[in-house]
Amino acid sequence: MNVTDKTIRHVAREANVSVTTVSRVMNGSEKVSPATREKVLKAAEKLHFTPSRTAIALVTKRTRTVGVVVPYLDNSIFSSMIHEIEQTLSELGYFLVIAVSNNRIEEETKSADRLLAMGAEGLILSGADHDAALLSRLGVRNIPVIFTSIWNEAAEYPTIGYDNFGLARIAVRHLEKLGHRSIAVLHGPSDRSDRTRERIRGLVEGKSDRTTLLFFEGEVSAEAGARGTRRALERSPKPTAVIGLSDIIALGAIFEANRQGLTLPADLSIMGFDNLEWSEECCPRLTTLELPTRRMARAAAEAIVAKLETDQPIAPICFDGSLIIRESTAPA
Amino acid sequence: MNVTDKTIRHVAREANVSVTTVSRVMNGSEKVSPATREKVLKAAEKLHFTPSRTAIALVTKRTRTVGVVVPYLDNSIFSSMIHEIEQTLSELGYFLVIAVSNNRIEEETKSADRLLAMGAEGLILSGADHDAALLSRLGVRNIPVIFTSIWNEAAEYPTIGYDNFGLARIAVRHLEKLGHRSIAVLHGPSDRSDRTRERIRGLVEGKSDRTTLLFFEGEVSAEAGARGTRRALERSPKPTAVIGLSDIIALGAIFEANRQGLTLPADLSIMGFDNLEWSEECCPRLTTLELPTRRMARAAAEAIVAKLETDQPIAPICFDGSLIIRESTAPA
DNA sequence: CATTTGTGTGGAAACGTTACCACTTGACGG
DNA sequence: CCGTCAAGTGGTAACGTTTCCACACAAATG
Repeated sequence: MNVTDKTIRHVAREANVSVTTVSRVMNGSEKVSPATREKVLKAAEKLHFTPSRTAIALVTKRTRTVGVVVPYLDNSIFSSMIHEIEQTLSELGYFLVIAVSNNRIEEETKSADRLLAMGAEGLILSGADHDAALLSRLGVRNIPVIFTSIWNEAAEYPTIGYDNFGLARIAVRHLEKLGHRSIAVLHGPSDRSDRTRERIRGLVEGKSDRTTLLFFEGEVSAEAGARGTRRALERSPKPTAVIGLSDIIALGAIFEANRQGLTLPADLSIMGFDNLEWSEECCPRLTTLELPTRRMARAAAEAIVAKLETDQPIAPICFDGSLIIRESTAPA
Repeated sequence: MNVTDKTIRHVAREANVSVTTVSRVMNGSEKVSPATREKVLKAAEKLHFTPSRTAIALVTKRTRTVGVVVPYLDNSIFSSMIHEIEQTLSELGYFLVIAVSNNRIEEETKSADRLLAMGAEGLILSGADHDAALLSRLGVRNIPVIFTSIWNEAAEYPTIGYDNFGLARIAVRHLEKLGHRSIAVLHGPSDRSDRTRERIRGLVEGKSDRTTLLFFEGEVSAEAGARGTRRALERSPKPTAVIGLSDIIALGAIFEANRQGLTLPADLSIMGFDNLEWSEECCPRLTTLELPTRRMARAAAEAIVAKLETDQPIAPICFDGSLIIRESTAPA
């Protein structure tokens, strides 16, 4: 990689052994006498030898790299997911390459191909909804894939995630128990995200017949949350509760409610989804659904490495999330 | 990389030409007759041939990969910076690998080494404050490095960023012009971030003698912002303004002020730093300093590629930020 | 004592490209 | 008609590892 870089051959000469032997001690493997091992280690040290990952990759046909593509990076649980994956991978001696898709199928496809081109041996994707051509390409190349942030046993690839449907149902029931019968739902682009669709389905199927849901679609941003809230409050009768299918959307709702002079949660209950870092600090503190992001991330990373190392099949896992009741929801 | 992967040799045989010729057409370079080119392209297509990046890297000693390590990913301008760098790099035919340091020198050092191990040929770091051993390692290996998010002509490596000092001075003067004389400053760990130190210095040196600054240090989070605000409001006389050296800190301040029943901005002016996506949507809309993140990111990516390609020296650049006055600041 | 079994070591062929050099054409100018 | 040149093409040695195979030698076995 560099002018000053030494190769295994330099080390071999320095230690007066064969390249084979150097290779052996560098890999800690095989039978090498302690004396020889010591000699080699000393020589390597002296020459500042670093094995060429490129050469290793070429001959072993292994890059020890996994790719993950997430819909967003900012204001989302995905950044903590990435962090956990990176940590796990690193512990296992693997590398991580990432890309963001902005929740767009075409961008995701492009990103995934890019990650593959970078040498990713396995892919962790979000949701189960992907470009068919991409999936078939992954299939023929026999690339291990895991779908995360979702739970769907019928998906083309194993899912390691959580039950968006069930969680959303918990959310709507919480609101119903408080007496809310007219609820505004603020969500991101549903056609681009099966996670969102699942949540919406959970809301719809989880609610009782007496409850009315009003849907407002926008981006996953505070701005969209504010706008959705504005539109919701123009309706009559006004909804008594708002649920943002992302905390950042809920935050926008809080901003807008504040701006309209409402008293929270008395005038309007607001719920989020994600339990982001600031959610607890919010005013009012945000009632939300905690997602098992870290556990999920770790499990996914471990599973894909296991698949890569020993080719053992990836077992789908569904982690539990939980309702966190705080101050932003109150009786209707 | 895969069982089904074809090599350049397969293509050569299929097209009935030499590997050299295939190589030439794959690189679009050199003289190849249109007929031959066509033949080769067709063969490559037919065999689903993808050149092995690993092999190319081995022989060319080029990975076309640059690494960037950022202090944080979430709630920060860094995620948009990453996004812009990735885009630029991608346009230039380069790859990006990233790591996050949590603003810790040791973690940054580990991350940087990891990125190097992954094959990064150049590094983009945040701030100018880094582990001396790392820097010397980069020096001997002759790795191009750019420091971003800061402006410091005296730094060991070229800086492409903005003037934290000057921007902070603008901030404090804005508050002074509104009549604020007692200002609470909420900031992240200053010993771990020269960007923060620069901002603090800008505040201190920019203020007039009649103004008092109260400093509260914490993490870069809403929670820390809230706590700092709480402590600040216990002082007497109470500060009439709060400036968070990150928008997320300012957000925490807003939450806490709301919680204490203050009317914003009448009872307390609040300023941020970053102009994150939700800052405009905030209630009250947040007065903050907009940072030239995207321009900076693009410039850094372009500069490091130029350095890698043609070895032309990296010219330091200082981009302008700007004060965005919104509703969260008012006369004292 | 002859044979087998380990144990430690080295030689050299891959891995999939690029890049240097050499070669074959046919065209062109003198 | 010969020499020169350019365009197009191919042969092959790298690049830095791993891994298969072979081998030397000592210890254990019959």
